[in-house]
Amino acid sequence: MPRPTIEDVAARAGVSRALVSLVLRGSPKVSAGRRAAVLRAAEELGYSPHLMARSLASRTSHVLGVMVSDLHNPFWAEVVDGLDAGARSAGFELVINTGGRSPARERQALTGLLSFRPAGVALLGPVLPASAFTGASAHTPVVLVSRSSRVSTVDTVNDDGRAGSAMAVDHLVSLGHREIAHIDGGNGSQSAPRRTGYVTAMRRHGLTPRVVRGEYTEAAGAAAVRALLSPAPPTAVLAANDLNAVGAISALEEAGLSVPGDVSVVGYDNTWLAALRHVSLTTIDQPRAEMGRLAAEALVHRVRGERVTPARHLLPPRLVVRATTAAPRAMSGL
Amino acid sequence: MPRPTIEDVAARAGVSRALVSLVLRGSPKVSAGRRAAVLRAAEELGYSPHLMARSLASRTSHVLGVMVSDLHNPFWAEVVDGLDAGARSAGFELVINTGGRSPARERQALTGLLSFRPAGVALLGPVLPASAFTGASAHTPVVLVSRSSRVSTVDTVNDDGRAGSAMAVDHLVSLGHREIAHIDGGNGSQSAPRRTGYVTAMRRHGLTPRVVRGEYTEAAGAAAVRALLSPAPPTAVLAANDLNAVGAISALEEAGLSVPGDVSVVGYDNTWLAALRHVSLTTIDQPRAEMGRLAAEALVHRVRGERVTPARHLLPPRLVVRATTAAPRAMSGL
DNA sequence: ATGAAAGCGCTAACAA
DNA sequence: TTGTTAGCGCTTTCAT
Repeated sequence: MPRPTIEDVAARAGVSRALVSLVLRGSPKVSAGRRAAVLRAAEELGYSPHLMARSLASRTSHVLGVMVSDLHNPFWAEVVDGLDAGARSAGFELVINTGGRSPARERQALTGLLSFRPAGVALLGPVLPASAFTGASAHTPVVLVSRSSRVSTVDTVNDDGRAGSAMAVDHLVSLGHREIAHIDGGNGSQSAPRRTGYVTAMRRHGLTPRVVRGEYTEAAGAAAVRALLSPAPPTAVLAANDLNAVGAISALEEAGLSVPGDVSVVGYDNTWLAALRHVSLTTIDQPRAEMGRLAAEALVHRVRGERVTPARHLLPPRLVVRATTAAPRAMSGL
Repeated sequence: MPRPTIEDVAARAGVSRALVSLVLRGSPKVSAGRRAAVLRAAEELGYSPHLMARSLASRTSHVLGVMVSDLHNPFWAEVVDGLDAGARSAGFELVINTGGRSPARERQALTGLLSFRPAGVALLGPVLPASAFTGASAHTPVVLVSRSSRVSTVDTVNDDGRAGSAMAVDHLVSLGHREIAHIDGGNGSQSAPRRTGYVTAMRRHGLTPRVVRGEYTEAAGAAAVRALLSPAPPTAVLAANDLNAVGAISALEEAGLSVPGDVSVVGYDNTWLAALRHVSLTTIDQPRAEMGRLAAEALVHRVRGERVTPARHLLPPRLVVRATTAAPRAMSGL
């Protein structure tokens, strides 16, 4: 048994399709009697409008497509919260897709999203090549979160990764560390600026950078630490993100090194994982909900044609000191 | 500039709309020459079909709607992985929505999903009243994950929560515990069977159940522990889920109690959070990916009309012993 | 205030 | 093998 259509409602209420349409969209130019009849008929039939037929006919859409690169990383859940709030308050609805941190899968996800002809698309931490979304941005507003772009039809929302890494380095240096290693995010989104920020800050302090390639996962954090163990472990590690940091901590402890006693560890993101009292990770906070909200806003502005120049949000990160950083052993013994 | 339509492609390739449609859907009854021309035109225009116009015309859908109750709980990300794999291999695509653990929001999410007229809908850990989805299930196949239902038009995929809780209790009892408390999941999905399993197992061992109301969050775990501290803390706690367990552990440690030295803690779900070496939580494993796969399969079977009887998957949970459980202090002193 | 008619992008008979 | 025609469920002029 197919779902009831507007035609069914019209028939039951004894009016025309057009009238039902008006009532459903709250037009004031409908008599109270007819309005009541239509609403009752709709109610009785359990009618709910076919959103896509509607947007096909009206040539408009109130759907924002969201591609999440990695549903497992709590960071994105928190960004989605902000996006959801922003979209909702502007009368838009979210449709989410996931990319599994693979360019090919992300491409599919984006195509899938676009096939709904959404009003706009947000790509959260995409790793796909820029060409994949610049084309789309000609027809549909696109906003990138945690990834930069110079394409003028694409908006971006990022934290200042260079500044964030520098804050972490400065914090560690001020504690007395001089051997500070960095596990990077490989070809993950935003890993380049964070790496640059780290290297620059190290040089500024007259220290030698030591970067080991990683990924935004726990396993990569653990693997990277094993690589760092020889010839001699650093006294501090700036991880790619919180997840990565937790993996690094585990591997350090497995190797018989205590955190922060022997090695200090700093994460990045400040997700709930870092805040777990049991983890208490010193980390760099990104304003996650705010980033989501700004992404929604950027899209909505483009949709409404209120802006044609690219939005380039670069938000200031913030150091959050918790329990995984301390003065190096040699220093504390002084 | 609007996106190109099938009409644009047809014009550019010098053929009719219908022919383009045939080519795009891989019909064999098209000459090689025309096919090439059409594909080239589509390529040049960057054309991608309007999925909703397609499903409107064909009266079919290859979209599965997914309502995730809580995007922050890693459990669901792992279920979605399975769902995605299952859907993909059957030629379906996922559209995800989130409910924020609130009945009202979930209702909106479900309505939003249904307005796309998906082939089927999966509700992951819904807390909304059954009436909200029984109506929908008359028109659209519905599968519930981590929530039971007796409605014959609704399929369900659950782990055996009673058995899972019993396993946890048995494990703790075998270690020598007698004062075992349970933090429940409040009105969260599946909290009832887990609680029943706990109470039944406790009675079977001649022990007195002690249940404190909770929720599937870290904060609730911490709050529940504070309530458990007086008059005297138990020697073991079965938490509502992994997230909850981690909160409980933090609160215990804050109160000066060590885990598992003073108090043993068992989680539920076996998400990556529990597996983090830094957490090493003893927990009850649910086959998350498998549950997602089964949910997708249930939907696909209904869509294809291959089954009209309700699917009732009840999967066996499994005890995973890690580092948060040990014999109680009094025993180990013997 | 209400209805008739056209059309959104596409598929599915049916013709040719 | 290809084109023509009639919708799918809805909105939107344009009349009335």
